[in-house]
Amino acid sequence: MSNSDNATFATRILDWYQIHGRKTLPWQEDKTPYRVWVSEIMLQQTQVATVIPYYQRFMARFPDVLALADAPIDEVLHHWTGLGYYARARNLHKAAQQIRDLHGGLFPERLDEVMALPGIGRSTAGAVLSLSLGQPHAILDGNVKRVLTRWLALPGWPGQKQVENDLWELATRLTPRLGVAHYNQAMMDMGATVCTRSKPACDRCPVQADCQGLSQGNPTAYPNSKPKKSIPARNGIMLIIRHGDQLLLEKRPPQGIWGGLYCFPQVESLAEIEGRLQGLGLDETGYQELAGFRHTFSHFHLDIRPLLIEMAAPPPPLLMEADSRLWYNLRHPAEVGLAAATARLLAYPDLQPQRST
DNA sequence: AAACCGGGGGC
DNA sequence: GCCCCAGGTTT
Repeated sequence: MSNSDNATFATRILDWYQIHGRKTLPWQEDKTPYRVWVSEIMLQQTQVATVIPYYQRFMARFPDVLALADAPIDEVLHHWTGLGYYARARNLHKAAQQIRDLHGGLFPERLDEVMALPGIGRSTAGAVLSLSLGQPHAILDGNVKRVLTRWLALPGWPGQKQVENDLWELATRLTPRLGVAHYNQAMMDMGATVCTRSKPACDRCPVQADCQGLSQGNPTAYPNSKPKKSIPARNGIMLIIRHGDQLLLEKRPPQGIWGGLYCFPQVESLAEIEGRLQGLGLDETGYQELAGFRHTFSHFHLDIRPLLIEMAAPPPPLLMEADSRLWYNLRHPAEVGLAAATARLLAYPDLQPQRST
């Protein structure tokens, strides 16, 4: 009976590691928690080949956790230049200082203590302690998630709480207590070199014999992709305040949507209208609802309800003393930036200038 | 341009 | 505690 048919999952992974796993990367020599930690943080964001020279320079300058903790942050960032994600370098530095100040300069060796350090979550903590010290913790990075979801054809996508919980439980159950360092390294290597995102080499996979994703015919369906971000919808009531040919526009604050562009005064609910008009120095009057439409941003829909409010009396003369407001004259349009939705409303037939005479 | 990704952080 | 995003790169 062939080994690949009914040996345990871990056994097959470990056998594969003996032949195909990487064993001579810089952070695989002298495997201290500190050295493994730095490598894991770098590898979260960058491929192995790119990381190697950065890692070697970093280790030459900051050979241990105290050297890192005592270094100026600017120098740490300098050694990170080109890797990007500088928040991770800052967390690395901050964590080193916590180790210096709270752990006597010795890298903590309990999972909860390691997870308490900035920039280290459950997976990274498990990787550091298993790879460097052989502690039997599971890991669950993107590579492991891909291998496991394909092997069992697990529905759902990482990010769903239930899926995350199931994957952690599965990873924990499959992780062997003996040989955990090689097993975890092998799972990451598998994901990086065999069970890849778009072109998995299933013919070279040690668990192909009982891979559910493969037997279903398309392992790349796993992990299921997150459905097109069903973006939320918000409501926006646009107050089209008209006096003759003039319409009141407001300049939006510089940050946020439509930053610095001119828009109609906007409220979220009908109840806010009266207060808003008073804030503008106008009296409440009736309104006429115009046809609404949906305007879509990258991260939400805005369902727009335009309300036409006619000012019978002339507006207070210096309503626009705040330079953030302006009476937009339809016959002599000001040259200002208009949000797309504003421009669309300005083109409504109901709002076109009345023929004089 | 869209997916990706462990962890941070906002709510 | 849950959900969403930041931050660059890969596909």
